Amino acid sequence: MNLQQLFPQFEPELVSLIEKNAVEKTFQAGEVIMRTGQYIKSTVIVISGRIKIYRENDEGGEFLVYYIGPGEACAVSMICAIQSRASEIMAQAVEETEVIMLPIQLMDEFMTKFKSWTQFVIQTYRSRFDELLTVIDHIAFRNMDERLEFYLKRFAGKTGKKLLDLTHQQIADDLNSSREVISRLLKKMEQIGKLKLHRNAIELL
Amino acid sequence: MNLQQLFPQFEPELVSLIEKNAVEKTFQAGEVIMRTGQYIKSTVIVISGRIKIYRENDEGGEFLVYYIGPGEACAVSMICAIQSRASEIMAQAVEETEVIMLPIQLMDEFMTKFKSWTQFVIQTYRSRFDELLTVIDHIAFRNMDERLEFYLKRFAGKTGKKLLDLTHQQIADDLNSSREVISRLLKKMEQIGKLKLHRNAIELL
DNA sequence: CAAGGCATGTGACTGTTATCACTGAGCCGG
DNA sequence: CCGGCTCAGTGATAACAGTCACATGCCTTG
Repeated sequence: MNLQQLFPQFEPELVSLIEKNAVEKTFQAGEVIMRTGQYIKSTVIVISGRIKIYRENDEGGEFLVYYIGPGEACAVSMICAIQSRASEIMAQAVEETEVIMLPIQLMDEFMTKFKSWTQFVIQTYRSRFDELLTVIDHIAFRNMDERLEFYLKRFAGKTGKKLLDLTHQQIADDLNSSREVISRLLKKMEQIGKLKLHRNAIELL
Repeated sequence: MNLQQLFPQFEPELVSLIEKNAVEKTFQAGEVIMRTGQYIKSTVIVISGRIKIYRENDEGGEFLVYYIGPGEACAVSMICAIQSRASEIMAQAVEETEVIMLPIQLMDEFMTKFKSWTQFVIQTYRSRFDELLTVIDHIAFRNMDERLEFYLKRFAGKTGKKLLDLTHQQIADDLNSSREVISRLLKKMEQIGKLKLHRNAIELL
C-alpha cells in the first residue's frame, strides 16, 4: 500500500504519522466491518476494494446507502468515533478490502496540526452529504424502475465494467424491494434493449 | 442579536469578526431563502426563527428534509458555497427569521484561524448527516402512518407546543403525499386517541 | 348575514409494489 | 447422470398510496 500515492494532498509528515499509528486490516468479501449498535473507536479509510454502507431495520429489511472506494473515508465512522456513540448503520466489504483504522484521538490531533487533514474530513462529509441527498431524492420521488436503473448505473460506475455480478435477490435487498418485483422490471428493461440478463449477472448495453 | 450568547464556544475575536463582516438579513414567513439551481456565495446561519430545507422535483413535488433553528447553520449552503456550485435544495423561512450571511472567503479564513469555527463546521455536517440518515430510514422502511407520526413529533419538538398550526395540505406537501391520504390517516389517529383535529391545527395528546 | 373561499371528509377507482404459490432452468457434487 | 440447490420467471391476489369527484362545514369579508 502506498498512502502518499493515494493521498497526494497529505503532507509527508502526516502520511508517516498515519503509517506509524494506524492499524491495517483486510476484510474478505461479505465480511461485516461495522454493525448497527456497535461502538466505533476508529475512523475507517479504504485503501483498496469496496465497502457498502447500508441500514437495517428490525424486520430484516436492508437499504443500501452508498459505497466507499479507495481513498475515501467512512463519514459515519468519523461521526460515531468523535461522538463515541453507537453506529446506526452497517458496513460490509463487497469484495476483498484493505482498510486502515485511525484511532479517534489521532483524528483530533491531525485536525489541529494538518490543514490537509481537516480539508479531507470536510470533503468527506461534503461528498457523502451530497450522496445522501441524491438517495433521498430517489426514494422520495422515483418509482422502482427509475431507482433500479440508477442503482445499476451506480454499481457499474464504481467497477467500470459492463457485466455486473449481481443476483436479482441482491438488488432487491439493496433497494429494500422483493426479488419478484426486480425480476419483472429487469425483464422489461431487457425487452426495451437496455440490458441483457444472464445467470448471476446483468450486462448493460 | 447577541452572537456571543448564541455561540458561547466562539472566541470573542471570532465573534467580532463575524459581526463586522457578515450581512444580517431578515426573512418573512414563507419567503424563499435559497432556490434550486441558484448559486450560493455565502453560508447561512440562523439567529432566530426557523428555516425549512426541502427538495423539489420537476413535477412540482416537494419533500421536507429538515428544519434549521437558532444557532444552527445550513450545511447545504456551506457545501455549495465552498464548491461554488448550484444548490440542489430549497430553503424557506417557516416563520419570521433572522439570519447572518457569511461570505465564502471568510469561512475559509476562519477555518485556518479559529479552532472553534472548524469545530462548528464539522458539528454542523455531523448533525445534519445524522438527520439525513434518519430521513432515509423513514422513507425506506416506514409506511405513511408512521412517517406522519414522526413528522408531527418533529414539528412539535422544535416548537415545544402541543397545538400545531398546520393544514393537512401543508403536511401532505412536506411528506410528498396527498391531502386526502393525510386527512384519512389523521382521522384514524384521532380515533385511537393520539390527537385531536381542529381547523388549521392539530392538537397532540 | 349572505357569498365565496379555503379546509376538511369521504367514496370510488387506479396504479404500483409486495406477497404467495408454484414452475422451470442451470449448476454442482456424489 | 441424478438429486438437490440456487436463481429466475410468472400468474393471482392483496395492501397501500395517489387521484378524482364531490359534499360539507367553517371563517372572512363586504
